[in-house]
Amino acid sequence: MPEHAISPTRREDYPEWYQQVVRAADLAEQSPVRGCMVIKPHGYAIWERMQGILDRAFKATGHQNAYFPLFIPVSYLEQEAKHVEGFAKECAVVTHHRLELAPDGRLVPAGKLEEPLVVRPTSETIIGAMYAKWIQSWRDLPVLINQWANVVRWEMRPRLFLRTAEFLWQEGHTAHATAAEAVEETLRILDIYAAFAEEHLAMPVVKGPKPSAERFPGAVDTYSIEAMMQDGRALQAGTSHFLGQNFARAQGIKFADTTGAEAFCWTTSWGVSTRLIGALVMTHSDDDGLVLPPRIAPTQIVILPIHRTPEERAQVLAASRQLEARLHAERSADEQLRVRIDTRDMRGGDKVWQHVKQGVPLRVEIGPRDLAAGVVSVCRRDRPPKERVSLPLDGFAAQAPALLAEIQQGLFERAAAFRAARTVTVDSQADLVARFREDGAAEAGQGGFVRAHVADDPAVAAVCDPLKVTVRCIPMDGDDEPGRCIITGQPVARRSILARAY
RNA sequence: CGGGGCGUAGCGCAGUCUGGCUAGCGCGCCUGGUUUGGGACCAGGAGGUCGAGAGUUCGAAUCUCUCCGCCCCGACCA
Repeated sequence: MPEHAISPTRREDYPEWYQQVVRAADLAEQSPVRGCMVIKPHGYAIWERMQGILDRAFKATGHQNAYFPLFIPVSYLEQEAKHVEGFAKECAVVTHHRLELAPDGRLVPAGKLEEPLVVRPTSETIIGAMYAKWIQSWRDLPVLINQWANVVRWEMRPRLFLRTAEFLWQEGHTAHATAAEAVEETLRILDIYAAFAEEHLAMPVVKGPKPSAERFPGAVDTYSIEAMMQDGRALQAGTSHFLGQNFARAQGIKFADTTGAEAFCWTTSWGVSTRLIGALVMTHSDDDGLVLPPRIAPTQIVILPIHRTPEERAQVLAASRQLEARLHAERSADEQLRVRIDTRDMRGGDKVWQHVKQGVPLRVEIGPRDLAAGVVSVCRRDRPPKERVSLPLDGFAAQAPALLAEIQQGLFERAAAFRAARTVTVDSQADLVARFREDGAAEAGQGGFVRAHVADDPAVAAVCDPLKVTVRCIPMDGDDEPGRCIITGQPVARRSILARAY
């Protein structure tokens, strides 16, 4: 038997390891259409967990869900100059609406559309057009709407979950009477994203505004949460944009204020996508497959009955069901425990490894010997796969929430320690260059996050581009030590995070 | 879109340079048996238009051309 369930290991070939984990965990696979993916039940179950948690957070802050169309008239996209520039080249365009059977048996597009339709790459334009109709008075504000949808961006280099032509996401779009209120909304959502990443995904993130070059097309300010993957690269895990009045002006989103004067709204937009699943994989998984933090895991505890004879089977299954019922009565992080008994008729070893590869946080084995001793055998996914401890059956259910919480906490701490070990503060251009010169991203101590004073200036990109490094964001919760840009010498208020990114 | 690598059974591969029996191997799958606290063993079996198309040839997985897809690196991005 190989030493690990996943081959190659992270160290041997990180990108290939990622793909193998996705496959071994049965999360998704390639579709016949280039760049698209089939999200399989286990992958989709994780997405549903994410949806449920975020949706509650959005509703709790006054947002409502709605749905806007997939197709956007090309003319809508033309309204905001920078937005056009940013998205035009990656749009999928529908030009026909009918297929006809040709003599050779092929179906050919027939009815040409008057105006081509863009498959939404994001919905600012179509939603803005509706807001322009809906909003008339200050009494109509704020408008706080979210939609769960799919979007299409015709990417050149797709990668399962991380960058696909079609992906699922939520996009929030809000309109406000004042700039301050819109900025507050932008930051409120950023906080929701950061809390979600850290508390549920056990994924430490850095949050902060992006430099102008990294801004969303048409935004005044873009804020992001940035996570570090196990190869030291950064991954943007969520964004929240303060759009100022740019879209409002372009689309005529106006209202009469309390004095009766006409004013443009201040708008925001924000989103997270199925990319978070990729982030989850690359944050916690190991050379045996996926590792899921308990709070996001669709199944937190799997009970594995072990038996040979029909009598043993009956006995063990009864005990399993009883344990399941007791576990269901327990709560962890304000939710009922998610437990499954795996009674499938297959070899025990195969079954165990399947759950290892799928990242189930706790495996509980119950066999005749356990029953006789009044214990269960418990394996934790954050420990080596063969490590097992016997715990008294009686107290186990009551103990389970604490065990899950401990795993959750441990995963967060491990990720935070990893990030800390690969984050360095740098105070000269030479040190920055030295840090990224070698392409040793997988090597310990290389790559990672660099904290440095840099100005929002094209000269910075000139130095970073050859290193394949970008300024990820300017952390908001770090220290506010002012300094001078290590490249241009301009004074800057605090350090930024620089890294190679996905 | 540029550079590199690769497409042979569900997965991983050999065979391709040097064209020639019925296209192989490991894992997986199905059946039967022996097993059973661990990704087992024995026996039997199913499964492939060798990425697609065209060409050269008596004969193509193998040679030529075109196309498609995947992966890595670059430009672009959530």
